[in-house]
Amino acid sequence: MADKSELFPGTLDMLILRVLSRGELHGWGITNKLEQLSKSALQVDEGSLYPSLYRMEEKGWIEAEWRMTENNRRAKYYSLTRTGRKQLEHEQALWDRMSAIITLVTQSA
Amino acid sequence: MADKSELFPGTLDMLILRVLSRGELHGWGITNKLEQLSKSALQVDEGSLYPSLYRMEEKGWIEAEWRMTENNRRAKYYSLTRTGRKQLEHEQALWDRMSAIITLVTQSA
DNA sequence: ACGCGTGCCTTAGATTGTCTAGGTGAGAGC
DNA sequence: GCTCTCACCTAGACAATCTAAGGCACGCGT
Repeated sequence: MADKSELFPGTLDMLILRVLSRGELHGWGITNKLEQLSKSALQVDEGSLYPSLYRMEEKGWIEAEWRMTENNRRAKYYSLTRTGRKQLEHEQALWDRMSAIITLVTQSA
Repeated sequence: MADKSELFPGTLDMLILRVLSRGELHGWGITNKLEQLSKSALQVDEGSLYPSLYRMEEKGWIEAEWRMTENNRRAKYYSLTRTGRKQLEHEQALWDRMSAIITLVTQSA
């Protein structure tokens, strides 16, 4: 319960999809990318990341392929499917809508 | 799983505290108020609302008192404690921070 | 040649918060 | 007296995250 990240449940999928939308990446790379993009504000836990990836693969939003990294290590590269791209749009819209509502309520209340 | 509310877990407490910050209200009244403030975009489930209220009462963020409503019905009026007010500030800050991060990531990714 | 740091993946449980879906009781209006 | 609405309560299912541990293999330093 530190004042670390504390991501809102449901937003991780969206962030991962978002990062993958610029190109394929392996799990560890996704973590790094998110940390970098958020200026170290986000530290995605591996115990959250991988289950999330499996869920999304099962749902067909992303697909995986084993390859070698530049460091010559085996890694599972994930990339967005067409369905995943739609899902990203959907989640993004939902997020926008919800955060607008929350802003509305917190400002008028 | 309709395209109804689908509140992000963790935000309900903040919204309730926020509504209570303008004055005491009973559970049912909180539901109405949130629905009204969000222009019907939020329909808070009673099965989420009451557990949330109990949690917060136990944590000392709010306190309850049985009274009569204008309609002559008994209702439990909740009001913010000093601790609750601080908690609201804290959660508000967290929300602002998190949504800024998400905006940052989704725009740069 | 060996150990160790690091890159990278995996997974079992606990925890937390929400939703589903039922129920209770009592005033008000017909 | 019947039904509608107000108003509260709760058990159980479910979903997503975190905790915490373990595993394998490359490459570097010595």
